[in-house]
Amino acid sequence: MQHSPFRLDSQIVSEYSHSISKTIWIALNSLFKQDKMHIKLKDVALKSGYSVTTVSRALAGYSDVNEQTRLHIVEVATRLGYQPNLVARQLRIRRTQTIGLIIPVRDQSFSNEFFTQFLIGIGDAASRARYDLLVSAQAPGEEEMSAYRRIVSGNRVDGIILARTRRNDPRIAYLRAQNYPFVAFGRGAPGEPADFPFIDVDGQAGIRLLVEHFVARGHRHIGLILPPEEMVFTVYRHAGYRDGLAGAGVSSAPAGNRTKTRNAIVKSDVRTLEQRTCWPPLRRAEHAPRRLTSRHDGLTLES
Amino acid sequence: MQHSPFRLDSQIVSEYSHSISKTIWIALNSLFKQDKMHIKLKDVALKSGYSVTTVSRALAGYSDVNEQTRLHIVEVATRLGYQPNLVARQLRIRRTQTIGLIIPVRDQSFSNEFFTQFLIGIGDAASRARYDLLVSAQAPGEEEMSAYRRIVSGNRVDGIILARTRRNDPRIAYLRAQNYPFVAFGRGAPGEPADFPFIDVDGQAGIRLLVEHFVARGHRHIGLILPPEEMVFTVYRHAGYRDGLAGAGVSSAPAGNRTKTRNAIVKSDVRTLEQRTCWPPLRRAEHAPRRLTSRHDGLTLES
DNA sequence: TTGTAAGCGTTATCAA
DNA sequence: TTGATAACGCTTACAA
Repeated sequence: MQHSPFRLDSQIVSEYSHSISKTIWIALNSLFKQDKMHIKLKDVALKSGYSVTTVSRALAGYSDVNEQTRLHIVEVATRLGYQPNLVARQLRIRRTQTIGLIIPVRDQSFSNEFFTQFLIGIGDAASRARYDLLVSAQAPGEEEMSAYRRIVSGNRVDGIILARTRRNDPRIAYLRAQNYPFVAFGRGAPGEPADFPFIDVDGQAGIRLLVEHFVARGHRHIGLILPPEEMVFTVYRHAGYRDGLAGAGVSSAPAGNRTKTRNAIVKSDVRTLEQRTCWPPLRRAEHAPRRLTSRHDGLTLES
Repeated sequence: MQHSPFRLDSQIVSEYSHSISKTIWIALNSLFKQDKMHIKLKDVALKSGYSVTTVSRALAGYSDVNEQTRLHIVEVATRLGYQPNLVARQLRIRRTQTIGLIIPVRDQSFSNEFFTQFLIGIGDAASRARYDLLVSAQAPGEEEMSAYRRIVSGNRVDGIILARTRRNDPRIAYLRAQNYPFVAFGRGAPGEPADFPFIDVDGQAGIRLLVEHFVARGHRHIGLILPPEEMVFTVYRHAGYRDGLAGAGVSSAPAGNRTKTRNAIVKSDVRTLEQRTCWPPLRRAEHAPRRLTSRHDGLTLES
């Protein structure tokens, strides 16, 4: 390894980012005090000569307001630069139009590209429905649970997305006990109750296919690198691995004999996307399953 | 390249994640309706026999409430599992205790590890102060601007963090026009006004050091891979590159002759972290600069 | 078609 | 040390 003062390692990046973000937070903190004067419904009402009620309904596009009136009110509102105070609206309609996502963090990192994409995907779907995303990144443990508690009981979000189910997941237990709307990405561990809303891919079948692929090419020593067994998908992947080996009459490789199959693992998930499981069952049209076909030298999703 | 049905590429990961997240959103959407019955201040007041006012103050830890009373109220509140409705509080105190972070997305990805770490870092600092993070990932453009507008004018956040300043940045122009609290990570482009709050590293010095390092080792053809010039830090890095070459009496490499220096670039930022710039100036103690020293074969930050 | 008034769950003011 | 009462800015019965 070349000794260079410029070499990069992930710890450096981590400390760098943390240092920067900490400084930014401090700087931002000192700016909060400002009291922003905002145009409110009342102001529009005063300027336009109508009541707050009418203005509210005109802007909301209700049909029971005169077209002339509506145009006038809209004109005044845009001229004044009116924007509704969402917090007030939230309080009134008892919906926050926000969903919570608490990303499980390991080793100061999301550990892979997945959560990045996941975040973008969820954010995208949400913002189409004018929903916002409340994000928190927490390592599994007490801090994480209190993040859940705060968000849930503080009524900050309408629902929560829970990623990477764990064995005897305390988060699921909590959300169920609170009867709080949530959807998990990942099913329950074998033997545990599975009657909560979730989406999952069939990682067991995926890994089995993968092992069969290697076996078909003549390999007999096939290793598998797995994340901690605490995570449920690990259990299923492991099972798929044993399925594949057993089916081929091959015994498990000794512990020391490992192949790095990380990429293939994710890819195998993709391969089995079609066999996606969820509960409660969604109508097929709703969750828009995609067919998988071979294209180029990889698999591609088709709608 | 080996043709395997299990090969992974980033487009697959992207479509995979999007498919999953879309399904999750749909599933979650169908659960929103539920009306969660929550314990409120009034309930605690009724059970404890005190008024809403007193309960509120007891729970907030005000000094003007009898110790006996406080203990009793706290006891009742915890027994009932009371948690304040944060939205109501937000409306009343006119603070959302939330900060906004709109991550600029390119090519369906954050493009590097940085934003991941950044997100964790900010989230960490924020949650210590009981702040939450409203995150949106948007590609530069109109959608991005409307995300800013919605968040800003809807009063959803107390302040915004703006990452990766661009030349003639419309986001900065907007936030300044609205007089909205924000801090940028990245300074203004050369020649542009720089009187907005920002934090930045000295990328120009960093790249210069890097070039000098190569030159000292006898290299004469040194290339530099740069992100689009639209981003301000690119401009400074480019300048640092020219500085380094000019100082060594070496002319720029022809366009075709490139070395991949991505990692080194980030590392050079770390190296110059100490020369961090910001405006308005923070007191030294506040932004807790860290000294850089050589450790192992890389640079490490020390507090 | 429009307006009055109540209320969402807090915190803050002021009087008791 | 406590409690009425009035906001915060919006939506929505209900009445006019």
